[in-house]
Amino acid sequence: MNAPPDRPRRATIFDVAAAANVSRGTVSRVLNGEPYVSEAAREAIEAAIAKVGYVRNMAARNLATQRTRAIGLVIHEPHQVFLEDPNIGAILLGTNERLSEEDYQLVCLIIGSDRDSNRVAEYLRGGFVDGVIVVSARENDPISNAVAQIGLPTVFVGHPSSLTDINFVGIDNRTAAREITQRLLGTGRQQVGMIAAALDRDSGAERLQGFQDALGDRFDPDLVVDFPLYSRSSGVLGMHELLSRAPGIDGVFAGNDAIAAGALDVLKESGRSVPLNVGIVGFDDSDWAMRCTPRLSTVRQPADLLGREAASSLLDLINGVPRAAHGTILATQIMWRGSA
Amino acid sequence: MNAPPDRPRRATIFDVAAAANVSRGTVSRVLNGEPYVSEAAREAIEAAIAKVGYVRNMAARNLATQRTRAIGLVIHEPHQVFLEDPNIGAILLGTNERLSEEDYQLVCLIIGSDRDSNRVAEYLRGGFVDGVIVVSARENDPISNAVAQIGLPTVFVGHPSSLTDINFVGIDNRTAAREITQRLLGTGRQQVGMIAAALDRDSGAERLQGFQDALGDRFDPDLVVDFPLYSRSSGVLGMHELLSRAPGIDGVFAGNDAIAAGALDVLKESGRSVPLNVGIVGFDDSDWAMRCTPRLSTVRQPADLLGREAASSLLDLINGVPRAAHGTILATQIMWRGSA
DNA sequence: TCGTGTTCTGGGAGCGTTCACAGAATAGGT
DNA sequence: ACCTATTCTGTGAACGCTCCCAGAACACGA
Repeated sequence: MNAPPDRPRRATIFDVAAAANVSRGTVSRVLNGEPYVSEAAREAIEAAIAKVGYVRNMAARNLATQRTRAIGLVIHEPHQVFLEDPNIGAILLGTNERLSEEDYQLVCLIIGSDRDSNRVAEYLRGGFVDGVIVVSARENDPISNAVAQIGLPTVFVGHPSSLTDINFVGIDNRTAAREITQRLLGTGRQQVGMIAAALDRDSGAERLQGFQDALGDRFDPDLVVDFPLYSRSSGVLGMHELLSRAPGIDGVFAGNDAIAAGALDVLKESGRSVPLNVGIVGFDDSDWAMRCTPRLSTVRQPADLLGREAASSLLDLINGVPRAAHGTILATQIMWRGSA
Repeated sequence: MNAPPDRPRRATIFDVAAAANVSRGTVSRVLNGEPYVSEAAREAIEAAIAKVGYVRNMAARNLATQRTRAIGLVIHEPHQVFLEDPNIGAILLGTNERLSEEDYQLVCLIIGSDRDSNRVAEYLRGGFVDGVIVVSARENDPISNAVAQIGLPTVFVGHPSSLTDINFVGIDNRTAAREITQRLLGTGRQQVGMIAAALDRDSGAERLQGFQDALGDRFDPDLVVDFPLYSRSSGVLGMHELLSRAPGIDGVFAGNDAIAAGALDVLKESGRSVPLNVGIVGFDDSDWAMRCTPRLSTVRQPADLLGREAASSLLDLINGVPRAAHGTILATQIMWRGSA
């Protein structure tokens, strides 16, 4: 009885060198596309690689070079929202696309629990990646702080205000919120409220500020409710609450489109017409916006570009390319549709 | 002028050993929780670790141990669907949760282009992970074939029929599709069609088969349309097409909920009432289902469990734990609601 | 006191690369 | 013919860890 033939030892650079009758050094040079290799040697080595079925062992390479050509993308989201938030997906794809162009591998690290949080920090410290992108960080988020301390090149998508002197890309939530609220006011609404969410994140807090900016003296804290999550159910609960506080409300700024969708349903159920009796605007321009009746007026946020830009910044950071600013703000766009 | 103080050399196991006045061997034993270390040594080492700020270099560890305690999750989805498909997210979270329990790190690898495909294959070959989970593979998908050839322990979520002798977890799409179609027929529908999608995937093809099984003799190929993507717009286009082919159609089985939602909107626009004039059923029990009016009858697929189960199988595979079957089928559940 | 386990420790060898340096071969100019 | 650049090649020394073996230290009973 034989022992099971333990996975056969993988070919190493030595095997290639032997098969091609050259030294490891030369093989390494070919592998890395360096100059100063004769045509004959190159061909022999390429043939040998194919023959012995060689593939680089990355762990060894990483150890020797001290870099991995991989980037970590840390996503910290509670279950529910991860599934609902279209921005995360778009950011992810944008990042992946940009990194792909430079032949960097994107590695997504999902944090669902505190345990994950520690393991991810460990992973990042462990030298598996050359840099990190952190999305949707909360204020005083342990992982953000950990990441900031690891000393790896890091870019945040969004700007947790508890961290200073970091690299980030984002949008100007405050200005965008102010503008769309002003526009809503421009339709002649008299009593305008907000269903805010995620005030522990920069996006949440800034949108509320923008709302307040737009209202100025007319701002009434009683017409603001807030919830932890950007979710449809926050919209449902929030709208009920607002209606009970102010039955005559005729304008609502929702923290995002999912919230707006929930609020919209409640308004309809209550017999109010949108946009006739109540105007409502959202944020994100996610697919919720087009799925509602009437379609949602909202702020379009260039999520895929955020991802691309984050990747570009990070690559510059890693390669020591100097950058003027360490923060990048991308433009948003108001999508004015039928809901207000 | 000094050169910029190149990131200071990280502490190694040697530094710890020196600081604690022991040898590397002993430090390594403490690091790995091995027995045969005196209490005094352990304490000294732990203090030294804290003092010099040591963290393990994983690349070195991987090289020495030939394992990484990381698992790759390969997601191959066209842009749009990645964002819409809730199953992917749920599978991802389920997998992450299970791996987290065993202190394995999940690494998501997104494939958007052929270039990505090659890079990911390279990454997997490079020894970055101990095993792979492949989701939503297409038939004759290059990445699936590549993965199958790499020789890494692999589990597929879903079962591409072009690959034999693989490990997989999945649901019985065919039976589930047959059952929900039968139920739809049970409401007395006379002319039932299907908007199929993704026939190049096991899920797509099997759902169509199940539909056909249910109809038996009454199956009419003219009442089936198919699209490449599981998306709302497939539903819109498909429903238009079906209506033009058979204005009297009174039942529709949609390949998934997003399709059903699109179809539903078209039916309503055309002045038909659901479920009065036309009954419609979907698949997946995604959040689309509850968002529609009326709510969608659909098949609930335990996506998070699929993820967990895939992770468990893979861990067993890696650890050489024998398994009875190499395929696992999880149960689905019909969610009967108002749409039929 | 001596043996005989048992617990603990140190250090050599190896994992598969890259890097730097030295030396060989070749080419090109006097 | 010789000298000098230039191109090419081989090799030892890292990189930071684990594994394993040999041996030291200790405990305990005869």
